[in-house]
Amino acid sequence: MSLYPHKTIESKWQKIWEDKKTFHLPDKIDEKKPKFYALDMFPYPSGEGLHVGHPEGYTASDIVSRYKRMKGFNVLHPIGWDAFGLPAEQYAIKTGTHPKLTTEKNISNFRRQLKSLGFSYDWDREINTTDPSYYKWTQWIFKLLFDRGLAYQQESPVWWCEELGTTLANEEVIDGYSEVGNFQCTRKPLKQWVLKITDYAEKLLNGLDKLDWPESTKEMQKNWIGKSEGAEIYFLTSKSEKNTPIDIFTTRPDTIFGATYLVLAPENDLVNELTTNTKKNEVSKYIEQSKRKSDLERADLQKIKTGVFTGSYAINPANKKEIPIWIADYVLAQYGTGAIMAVPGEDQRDWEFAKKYKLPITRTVEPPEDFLGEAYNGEGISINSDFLNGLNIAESKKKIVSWLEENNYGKGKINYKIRDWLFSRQRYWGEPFPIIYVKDKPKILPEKYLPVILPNIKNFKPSGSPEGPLSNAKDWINTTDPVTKEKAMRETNTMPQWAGSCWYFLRYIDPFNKLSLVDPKIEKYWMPVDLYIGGSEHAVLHLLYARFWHRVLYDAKIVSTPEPFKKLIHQGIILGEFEFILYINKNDEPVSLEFVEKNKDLRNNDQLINKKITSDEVIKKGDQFFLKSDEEIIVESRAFKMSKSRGNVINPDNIISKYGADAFRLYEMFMGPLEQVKPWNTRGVEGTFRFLNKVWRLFTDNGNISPSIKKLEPKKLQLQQLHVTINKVTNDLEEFKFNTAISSLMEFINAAQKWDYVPLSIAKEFILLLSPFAPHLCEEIWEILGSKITLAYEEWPKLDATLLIKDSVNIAIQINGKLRGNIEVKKEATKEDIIKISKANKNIQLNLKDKKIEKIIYVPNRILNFVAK
RNA sequence: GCCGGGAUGGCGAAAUGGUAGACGCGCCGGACUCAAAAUCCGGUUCUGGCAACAGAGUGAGAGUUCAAGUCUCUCUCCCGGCACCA
Repeated sequence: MSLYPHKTIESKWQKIWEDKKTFHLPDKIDEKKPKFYALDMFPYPSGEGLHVGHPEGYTASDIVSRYKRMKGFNVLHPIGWDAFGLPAEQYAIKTGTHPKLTTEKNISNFRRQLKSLGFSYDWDREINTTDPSYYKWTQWIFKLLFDRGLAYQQESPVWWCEELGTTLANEEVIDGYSEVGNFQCTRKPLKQWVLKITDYAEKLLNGLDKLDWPESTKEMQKNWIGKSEGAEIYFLTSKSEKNTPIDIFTTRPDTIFGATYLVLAPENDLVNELTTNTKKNEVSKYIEQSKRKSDLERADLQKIKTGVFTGSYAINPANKKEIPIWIADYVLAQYGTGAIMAVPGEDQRDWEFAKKYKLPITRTVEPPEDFLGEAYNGEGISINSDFLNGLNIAESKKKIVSWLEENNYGKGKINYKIRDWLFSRQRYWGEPFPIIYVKDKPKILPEKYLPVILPNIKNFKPSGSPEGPLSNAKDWINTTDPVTKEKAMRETNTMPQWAGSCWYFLRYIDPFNKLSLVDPKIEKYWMPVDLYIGGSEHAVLHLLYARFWHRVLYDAKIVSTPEPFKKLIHQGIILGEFEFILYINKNDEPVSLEFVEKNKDLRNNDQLINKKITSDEVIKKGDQFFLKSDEEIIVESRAFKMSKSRGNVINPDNIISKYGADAFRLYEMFMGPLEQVKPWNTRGVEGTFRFLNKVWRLFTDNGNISPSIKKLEPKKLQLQQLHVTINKVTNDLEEFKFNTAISSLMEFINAAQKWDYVPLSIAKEFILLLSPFAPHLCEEIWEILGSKITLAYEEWPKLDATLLIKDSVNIAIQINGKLRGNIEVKKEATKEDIIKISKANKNIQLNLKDKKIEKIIYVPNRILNFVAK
């Protein structure tokens, strides 16, 4: 029996969809119809091409889009390219190829691959962040931010990556190494563009509540914003010349009576003033030391706290006691005021520091009697705290804050962890800023001079300075102020890659608008995005930045919704195939997994070799796999992240050419829940491919309609089977449970295969149900079944709920909750009927022997449980 | 350390508190074939039994319930994130 001709079918329908613009959404749509905006996180077109992870989310959104069209929605389902970015530029540095060329080449490969998967994108809305007609509006939004006072320049220590030749935002640096490329970074004081995302901290935090997003992502954003409520308290210094008060921030103002010393971050501006002459040497030495420590070291050494006494004292405003002022790098300069009041009785860090330097410790909250720890930060009653004594924490806080405010010693304050967003990069391949410098003063260009076009250059090498490669483009840099005609210089930094992706979903709505970013009328119809699918690696960066920009656009009345993405789903990553790994030492002897750590033998530190073995060579005992030939040896069994170095990367092109896009799409959705991390298994694709072949054989015969399809009235059983499937597939699609939807389609085919014929009407409805998942095959069969071209806008099969009710039901009979038998009864059967029938059952009788029935529980259509002793 | 999510056959998984393992992969047996592939039919959680059936079983332990993979508590391990944020 031959396999179905997926290659011919798929290229035929891809061509028809393209030629007929099947999925093109016209500019004028019937706005009375409901809308559905299904958005994918647009890809960065890398040189590697798609990997199997990309199509996972894209297939899901495509299935939903196709389903919604059939449900009568106007569906906006666009795609584009996030094409500015580092890899193309680094490739340019290496080879001299202009990033524009690399980008174009990569895009056409990505486009080819996406088209080969049969996604129903409206290709006429394709956008590209590197296109001047696109980035004109990215610049325009920057201008908006600038005009609203949300973009400013600041000279401050920023992360500088020598290897990449650029600064990076805090969130792009992990433990002192760049997220891209993993290069070491250092802090450098530089003048940079910064966006005031902190002004929006509260709005961004509150906005999360209403979003239908994964809880984990909302939580991550909350933590990132890091709101904490407390107080700012001013401590007057004693024996200091100027007597500038020290501002500290605390979330526990109620513990002020236990503040036995103050600590300033080494970077705090007051350090100099506070250091007494005798302490100058020691202090400057300490500051030098902590400057030299990278953040990585500071984090590594987090348990061992160091510090130095300034020689000065402050007055605790609550008890008027004189307390010493210290400097320590466990206090962060960037958070709060860069200074704290230390309450060692209530804070573990302060406790450790106080112990080390023998500073006094006073408890201000009564710990429970059995408390054995050091600092106590639990609930309790205030002690040693004068007028706060006897109050609980919440009451104490309230009372002390009003006391501080009355006496001008401080005030209630809310602090956020989030810092302003470092927005400039010393790169070439990014959006130029619409900024010129006239007499060294930055000036924003008026709208009519946008876009500022990225000049063509030949030398992409980082200049090693904050100027960036654009500083080589002398003709471009030297310009005149178009308004005053004065001599001017252009900004040589460019925007970070996040810029273009902060608002691209708005441009899809109105991609060719020359007059505005988006026409408000159309924007109002389409926004917000109804379904946004993309990886969880963007949980804070992209998703927070995009929300920030959107919120600013909302405040500026450019867009109609405060939040851009109503529902968000993260597809789980697809790992490589499941592997069994045997570790072997240099004598070629197997080493059991229990002795292995990081490819080394824990017993003698020998380097070990990985050897892939097959499932035939292992045996499972308990929850571990052992070597069959030596059952003492535990074998590692797991799936690894796909990576070039591991050699377990699956290329979708190969899968598609062997099994077709439909089988590929179906498999990716059948693997398991969309959100879940799951290992790839090429055998699984064979399974979905087999299923599609079954469908093909059942419905067609040599490219014609199969003789087993008959224009006859369907039998009741056939209709029931169909409607069970309609019900399941529809419900599952509404809940994005693609895997179980596919199971029920398979169950239908398994049943239909056993029928003596398939009524044409049923065949057609089934094809419609399958079509969002396997669109090419279904279009072909739809045509063969004699219907007009394209089923993309056919009405989704309607459920007849009366057909879900079966004539007879299977009842499980339990005795004390244990299954003892099954009976089949008419659906009208009463509890009494069922009890009678079950009591007649041999096995039930046997199990009820010598027992007294105490209670009978009946769950209609499901279970009868005898409770007996 | 803190936050979030998990743990179910050889594997991916399914299961409104109500028959655990649907569907698929793999494997075993059979049919077709000169043979193989493809296809079709049957079986497949483990243990005992020819079978009927019985016992055990959803990471571990306790609890609630007529009934727990599902609810509650304690613990272990895995994945993701954050981490001196006062």
